[in-house]
Amino acid sequence: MGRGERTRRAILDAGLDLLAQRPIDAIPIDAIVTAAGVAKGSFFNHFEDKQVFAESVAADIRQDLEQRVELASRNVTNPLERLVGGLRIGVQFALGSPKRAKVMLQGMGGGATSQTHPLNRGLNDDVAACISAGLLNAEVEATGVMFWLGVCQMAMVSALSEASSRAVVAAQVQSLLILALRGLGADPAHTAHLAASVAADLERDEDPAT
Amino acid sequence: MGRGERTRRAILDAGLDLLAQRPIDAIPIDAIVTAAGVAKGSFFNHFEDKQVFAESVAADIRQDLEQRVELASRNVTNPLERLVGGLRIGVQFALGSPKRAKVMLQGMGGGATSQTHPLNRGLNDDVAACISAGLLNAEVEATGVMFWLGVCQMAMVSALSEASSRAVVAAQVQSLLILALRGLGADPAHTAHLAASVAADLERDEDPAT
DNA sequence: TGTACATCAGTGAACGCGCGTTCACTGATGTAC
DNA sequence: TGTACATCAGTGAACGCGCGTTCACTGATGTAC
Repeated sequence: MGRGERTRRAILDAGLDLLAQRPIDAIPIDAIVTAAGVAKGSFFNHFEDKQVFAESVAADIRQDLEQRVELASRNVTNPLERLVGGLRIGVQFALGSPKRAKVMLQGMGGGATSQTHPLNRGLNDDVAACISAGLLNAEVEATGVMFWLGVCQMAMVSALSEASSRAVVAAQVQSLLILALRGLGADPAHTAHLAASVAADLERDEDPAT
Repeated sequence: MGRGERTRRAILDAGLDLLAQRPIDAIPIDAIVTAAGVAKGSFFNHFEDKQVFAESVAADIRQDLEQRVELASRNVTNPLERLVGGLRIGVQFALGSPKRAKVMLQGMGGGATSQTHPLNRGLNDDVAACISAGLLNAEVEATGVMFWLGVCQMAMVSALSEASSRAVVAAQVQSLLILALRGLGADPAHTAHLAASVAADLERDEDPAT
């Protein structure tokens, strides 16, 4: 990592810390560069303006999460397991990088239904594949993607709520998964197994893909 | 409505319009008072500062929604119908006052799990009542409230997504309700009936309480 | 390996304007008699 | 109903500072020979 890249990272990281606490418009650039330990001018060497900076932080987070999801679902072929695996990654992301998760969720502001988003793209495919494979009830076609996205968001929010041990989060996610998969019409035995295995992964903080 | 009250309302309403588009920190007070058609000084006659103003707008919206929910569920005793009625009110709120709904959802920023909130208070009671009455599966106790809150949010977000006719929203909410209630373990026949009746109410934009 | 030069990133003082907040004044509304 | 006075809300010019953005300069890194 060269000098420029290092400075850029320091500014992005400092911005992340602050963005986890308050919105971009409430953060002076002075606060960012002070936290990053660089001169004010450096900020404008790397980012055209404040707005571009905020988008860069968001893009950085998205890229991080997408990479994790891609890596984890690379060798999973069962589409229902891919869906559930995506949710697990989201929760692990929230547990392991709470600031990033917080900024991402804030940025979605109530509803992230951007169909163009690569994450949602895969989601669409997986839900469709679940239906063709008979893993989910066909009637979920219309709202299934939105519903699942909302469930993932709920899971991440509950993982971010302070004063929750890893075990509590695992248990909450497990029962949330049972509710959600039952709602989608998945096989009860398969559902119970998937939910339990996700909960176990979360408690161990182990990524089964590695 | 006296002179003072009228001015206050004009400022609140103008602020609402602008808050539906961008966050409070990105809105100059000049923009608010210009839109409201009052002098800048009047702003500070009614609100201590900008921060207090933003909270007043939020409180105003909350109060509005709470009142609607209270009114609609006043004569409904079946707790499951109370829950579903609350969701319907939320969607009608989003359809009828999209700006207010948008600002409210933005303000919740990813997760509104404030247990102290009066709306959530009633939710807690209703879910518990559903379980005692055997209307919902007992295992939902842990996550049922969070889940239902998330479902309400999804329904409102989908109602706010532009380029959706009232009929499309009604259909989406209907299938969302079926997913959600099945997940919670409600009786399938009762579920189908409730979902269909909510969809019908939404298409007619009729509040059955009136 | 050493020297000279070019390029690229870092620095922080300086600028200036946008915007939150104040305040002395004006006009409207309400009350007493 | 009319007049005098008190109170309360509205007004907008003025203030001043916080903060985004610029820029001339410095120091570091990379390259040519």
